Amino acid sequence: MLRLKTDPMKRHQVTIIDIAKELNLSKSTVSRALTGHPSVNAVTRQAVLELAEKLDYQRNMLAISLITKKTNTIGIIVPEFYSSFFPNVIMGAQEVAGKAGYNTVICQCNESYETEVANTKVMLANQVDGILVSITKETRNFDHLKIFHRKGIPIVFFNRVCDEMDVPKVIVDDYDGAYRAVNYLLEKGRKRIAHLAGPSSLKISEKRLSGYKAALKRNNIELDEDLIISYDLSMDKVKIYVNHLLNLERPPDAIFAVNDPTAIEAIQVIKKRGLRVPEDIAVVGFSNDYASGLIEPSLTTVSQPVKEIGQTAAQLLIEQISRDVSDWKTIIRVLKTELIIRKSS
Amino acid sequence: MLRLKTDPMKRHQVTIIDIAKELNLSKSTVSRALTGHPSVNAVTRQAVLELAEKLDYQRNMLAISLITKKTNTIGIIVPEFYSSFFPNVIMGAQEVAGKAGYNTVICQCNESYETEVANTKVMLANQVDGILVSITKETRNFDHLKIFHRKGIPIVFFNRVCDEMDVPKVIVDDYDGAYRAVNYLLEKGRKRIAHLAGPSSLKISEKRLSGYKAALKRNNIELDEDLIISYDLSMDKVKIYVNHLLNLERPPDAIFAVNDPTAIEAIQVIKKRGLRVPEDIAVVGFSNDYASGLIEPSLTTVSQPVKEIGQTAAQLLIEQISRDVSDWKTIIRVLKTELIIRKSS
DNA sequence: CTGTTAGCGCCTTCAT
DNA sequence: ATGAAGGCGCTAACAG
Repeated sequence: MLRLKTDPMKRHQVTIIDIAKELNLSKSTVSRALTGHPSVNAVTRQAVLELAEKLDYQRNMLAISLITKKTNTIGIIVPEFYSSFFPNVIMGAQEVAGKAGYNTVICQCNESYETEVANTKVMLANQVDGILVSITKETRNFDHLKIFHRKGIPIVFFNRVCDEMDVPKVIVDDYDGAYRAVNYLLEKGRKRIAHLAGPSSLKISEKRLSGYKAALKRNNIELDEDLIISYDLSMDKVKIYVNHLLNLERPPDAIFAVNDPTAIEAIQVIKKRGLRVPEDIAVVGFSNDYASGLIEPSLTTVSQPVKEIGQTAAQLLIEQISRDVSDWKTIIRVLKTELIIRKSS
Repeated sequence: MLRLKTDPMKRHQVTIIDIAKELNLSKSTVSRALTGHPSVNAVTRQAVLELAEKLDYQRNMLAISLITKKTNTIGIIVPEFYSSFFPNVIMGAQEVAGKAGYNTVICQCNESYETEVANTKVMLANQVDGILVSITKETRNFDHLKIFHRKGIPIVFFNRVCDEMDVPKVIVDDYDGAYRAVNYLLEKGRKRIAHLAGPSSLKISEKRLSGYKAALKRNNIELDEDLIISYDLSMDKVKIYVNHLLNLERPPDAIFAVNDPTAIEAIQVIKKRGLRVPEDIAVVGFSNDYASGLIEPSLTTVSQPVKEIGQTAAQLLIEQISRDVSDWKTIIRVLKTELIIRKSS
C-alpha cells in the first residue's frame, strides 16, 4: 500500500509566491511572466525571469497538470528488455514524443500479465495523456487496457497488438516476412524446415506461423506437424526443443525461429552437438537484433524497422491525443520487413 | 515551449466527489475508505470500494503528490541504450524501487550533454523524489545535477559517476578489473598489449587505464604510449583505431578494450583483415554484455554484477529519500568484478 | 465514526 | 499592465 504522510522535513520548494514576494508583485503577474503571456511589462518580465533562474525555480508540473488535465506525458509498456528490440523501439518513440513536448514513462513487464496490469494502474494514476503498449506473452484478458479507451485516453499498440480493440496499431508484415524467409530456405534446397513458433496468444506468432505454412504450401511441401513447436518464449526451453527436433527420425535440415533470441539459442545448441550451421542445418530468425550480426555464423533474419516502429507509434498516439474521442481513427500501419541474408542459411 | 490550454473536450475523470454523491457521503469519508483508514464503518467502506471498482476509479496521484510533496517516483538517467548494460541496470533498479512502492521514469540521453540537462529539468518539474544517474561521455559540468542536491532531492550515481559531488555512488572496482584482465594477458605470454581507452572525462576510463598501466608495471613491461588510444566511444571510430594499431611497425599482440562494444567491434575489424583471434591478436573487453558470449570467438571480459548495480543504487537512493538532508550519507559502494575467460584470449 | 474547513502550487476568469 | 478570487482533486487537521 502507498504511504502518504507528508515529509517531516518538508524540503523547501521555490514557488511563484517566493518570487512574487521578493519582487513585490502579485502571483498572477509572476505566473504570466513565467508563461510568456504577452500582457506583461518587459521590465517586470525580465526581473521575474532573472530571479527565477537565480533561484532555480522550476514550475511544478503536478500543479499545472492538475489544472490543465494534461500531463504531457505518455506511457510506454513493453513486455521485456531482454533483446535489443524494445529498447530500440523506445528510443524511436522517445525521439518523436520528445520533439512534440512529451515526456515518457516506461514500464517493463518481465513478460508477466500481473505486472502489466499493475503498470497500467500506475499509468492511470499518473494521468498519462496516452499509452503505447506491446503486450506480454501471458496477456489474454484486455480489460485493464480497455479502461483507457473508456476513459478517453488514447492507446496505440505496436508489435504485439490486441486484436479485440479498435485502436491504432503499428505492426510489420509478419506473414510476408515469414513467408519470404521460409521461401528462401526452400530455394536454397532445404526440404524439411522446422518452425520454433511463439505462443498462439500472440498475433505475431500466428502470423509468422501462417507465413511459414503458406510458403511450404506454395512450394508443394507437405506440412509436417512434428516440425512445428509452439513454445512460450522462455529461453531455457529452446535447448529441449531443438534437441528434440534433432533427435527425430527424420530431423529437419533447417529451422525458422519466431525471433532472434530463439534462433541464436538454437544455433548454440546445434553447435554444441557438433553439427554445423548452415551445412547440416540452416537457421533463420526474425527481428535482426543487435547480436544477430555478431554470432558465428551470423544469423539470417527478417529485419524489422525497429526505430520506425517506435516513431510511427508515437506519432499516431500524439495525433490521437489532440483529437476528440469521437474522432479517433483505428489506423493499422503495416511496416515492411526485409530479409537479411547472412551465413546461417 | 509548453502548451497549457485546457483540453477543449475535457475527458471526464471519475472523482471522489462522484462516488460521494452517489453514496450520499462526504468526500472525506470516501477518501478515508479509499486510503484504508481504520476509522470507517465496514459497510460504508465496502460500498465505497465496490463503487470505485465499478467506476474504474483511480486516485489522482497528481493531486495527492501536490499535497504530500511526494510523488513516489524516482528518475533514472542513463547515457545510452546501445548495449545491454544500462537496460539491465534499470531492471535491477526497477525491481527494488517497485517493491518499495516507487515508480520509475527513465530518460536516455543518447550520450548528449544537452539532452542530459533537459532530462534533469524534466525530472525536477515532475517532482521526482530522487534520481539515479550515470552521466554521458560529454558531461563535464555538473551544475544541473548539483541543483538536486541543493533542493534536497537525493541523487545516487552509478557506473559513470561525478567525482566532484559528495553523494552516494555505486561503482565496480574498475582498476582491479582492468588490472586482472591485463595481468591475465601477460600471463598468457602477450608482450605488447594495446588499450582502447574511453574518454578521460569519465572516471571509469581513467580507472581502467590505471589498472592497465599498473599491470604492465608490475610485470616490468615498459609502457608504450603508442599503444594507448583514448577515444570518445563512438563505435564508428573503432575501425580506424584498430587498423592504426595493426599497421604499427610493431603491432600489438593483444587489445584490452574499455568496454564490450568496443572489443566486439575490434574483433570484427581484426577478422575482416584476415587475422585470427586470439592466435594473432587477443582481445579482452569489459562488462560482459549479452552479445559477448555469442560472438566468435567468444569474448574474454571483465564481468560486472549489472543487476546488482541497479539494485544497490536504488536501495541507497530509497534510503536517502527517507532520510533528512542533514543526515545524508556519501557511501561509495564498490562491487566486485569477475574475469570471464573465453576464447578471444 | 463522519462532516467541515483549509490549502498544496498554479492558472484563469474577472476586475481594476 | 496588474491584482484578487476561485478552483483543479485530494488530504489533513479540526470539529462534532
